[in-house]
Amino acid sequence: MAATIRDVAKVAGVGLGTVSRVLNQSPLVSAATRQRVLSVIAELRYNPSQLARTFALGKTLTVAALAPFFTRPSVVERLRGVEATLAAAGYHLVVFNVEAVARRDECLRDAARSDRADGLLIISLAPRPAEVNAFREAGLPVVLIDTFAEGLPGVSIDDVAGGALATNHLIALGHTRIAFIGDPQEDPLTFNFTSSHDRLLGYQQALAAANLPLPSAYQRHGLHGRYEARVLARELLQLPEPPSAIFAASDTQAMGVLEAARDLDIPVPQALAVVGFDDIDIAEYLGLTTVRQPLFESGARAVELLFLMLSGASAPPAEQVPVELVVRRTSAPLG
Amino acid sequence: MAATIRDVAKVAGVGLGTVSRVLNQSPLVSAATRQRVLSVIAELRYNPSQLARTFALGKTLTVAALAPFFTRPSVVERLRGVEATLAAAGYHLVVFNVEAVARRDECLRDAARSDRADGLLIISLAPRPAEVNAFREAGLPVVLIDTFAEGLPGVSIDDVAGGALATNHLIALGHTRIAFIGDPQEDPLTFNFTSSHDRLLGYQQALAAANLPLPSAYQRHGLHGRYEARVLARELLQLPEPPSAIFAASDTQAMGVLEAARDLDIPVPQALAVVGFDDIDIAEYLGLTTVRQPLFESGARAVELLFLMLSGASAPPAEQVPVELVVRRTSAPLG
DNA sequence: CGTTCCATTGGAACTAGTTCCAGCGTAGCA
DNA sequence: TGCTACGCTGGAACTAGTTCCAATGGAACG
Repeated sequence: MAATIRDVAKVAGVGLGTVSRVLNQSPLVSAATRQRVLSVIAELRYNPSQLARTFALGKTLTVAALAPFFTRPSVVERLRGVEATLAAAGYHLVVFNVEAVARRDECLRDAARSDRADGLLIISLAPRPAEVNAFREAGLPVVLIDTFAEGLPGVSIDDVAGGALATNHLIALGHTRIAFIGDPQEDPLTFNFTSSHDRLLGYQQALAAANLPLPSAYQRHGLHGRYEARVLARELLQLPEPPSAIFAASDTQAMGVLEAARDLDIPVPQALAVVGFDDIDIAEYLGLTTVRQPLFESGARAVELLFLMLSGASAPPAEQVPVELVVRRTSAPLG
Repeated sequence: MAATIRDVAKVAGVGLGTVSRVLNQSPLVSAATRQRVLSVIAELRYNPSQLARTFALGKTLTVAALAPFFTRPSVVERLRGVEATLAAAGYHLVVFNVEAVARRDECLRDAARSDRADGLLIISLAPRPAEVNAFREAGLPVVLIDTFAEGLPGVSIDDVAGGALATNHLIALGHTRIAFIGDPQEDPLTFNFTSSHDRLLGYQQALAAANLPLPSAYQRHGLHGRYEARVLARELLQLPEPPSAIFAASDTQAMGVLEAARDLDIPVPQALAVVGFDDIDIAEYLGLTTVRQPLFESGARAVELLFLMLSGASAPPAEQVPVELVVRRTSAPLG
């Protein structure tokens, strides 16, 4: 059996509290006593039970993060920011990968109920009002990343502006037939609050502002994935009057568009301009023009906000981080 | 203040043990009592403290996973397998992203000391004998993924055979000048046990078996990354007698090779064949010929082994999962 | 020498569950 | 009717820390 704090106290001939004080660097211990206790600790190879400690403290030093499809490069990069910031503060990160609606609901419910984490980060998933309420009642601090919910702090970008940024870039290049490919408009997993939706809005606003037509046939929606986007892009490119540019709501989907262009022997950017969103790692490799958002930083910042709440501050307001157009080889003036 | 099990017992007019029995589905409670307790639980909105439960049980229902650079697609895919299997069993996954030697050592030490996880998974990092010992002494079950260590169970592949598989494919296509690009031979992070090393071995064996020369200039090592591989590949391709084929120890590195070929206007596969390793998601997109290993399954299987150990079984032997050559568009008969 | 004060110390109480043993009541049986 | 057996129940003890209050002892000071 492993030694306990009581064993240490007995062997060192001191009280429980004294050992605890030594362990917690309390100044209320004389140097001599501290030395004696430390040597007994070494002698007994004592190491304090984290389990008991978290129990007594009522804190887990753990933060949970909920993400849909954590294999998506953008999500992974956000999680990296989260993990790095948590680790620096001695916190643990437990991750939940949500790939089905049932698990989404279950995870959110359990998170509110259980006390296995001191705080919760939710990535790209919007909690319902009832769920927000459950968090409040449970006193569980929550910070959102890449979504919104009434009354919850979060870190996100201005997706509307981002969508407009991409679209205006294409307009400035002389394109007039600009299509959009994004996530499904009705998604039970994300409760319909997708960044894709707002990016579509920005796209529509930019086109309207430029007095360009907005044919509904140019707006396609499909599951967030390369393959689905490839199918949608092929449909677009085989239209009687195909678009000369496609704005995809994510780099992953833009990759599908590039595949479709390859399938149909359509040269990019000569005959088709493609713009993505996120600037994931691979975008640079592919020479993809895209809208960059600070993924790592969004995770890091969200953790900072969470720490603020853990230290007793009331919920800070939702924050936005800036986006930026990165022009590469998949967009060029209309030839 | 949240209700405790004692509050429930008092209000329901039963004993502590009875409430606990109801919570744990013990059959030793009469239906009437169970009903009463359940209704009081609902009435008080009682939910049991996981913290206290964990403490009393001495189990955390949590597994820790250590991975170097968890942004690497292959690691993410393994983690997805890990998470899915853990979640199905009601376990939590806490991840540690190791990107520096200091953190590697710290994480391994802490993992052995702390009781914040019931088991540990180590991905692509070989623990030193002293560390293996610390795990044994701490009674912490450990399962390795993609590495080996004396006395620890693990899930891996036959990297030597995989390396030979890739190389023999190139030899069969008629190539005789075949180069290799892999991870550094001395890597403090992985304690020199890299899969890259064994893949190099397979490469060397295959070439030797075919009586082909093995110029050391054809074997290059650099940090695991696209950019580093691109630089190395460029060096190779600018050699007086450049290779006609390059085997990269990972798909990520193979991507760097493809970039280098593009930089130098060398057509793939006509003038240069490229073979990668892992078959990460993007490999198919790029048409990369590669050696596929079951990444998701390796994570899932490792968790199964860990559960076996948690249920009291002694450490099972290390296992190997099969690899398979996937021929795509980056390799062709020498023209 | 008595008093005050402060640094240091000891340990009971607390955190919220689980476990296990003793006890109780009733049913079954002789 | 008495005895046994068994289903159900109550609650003390336990998990291993932290916290806080009271106590102790010695120094400083009048």
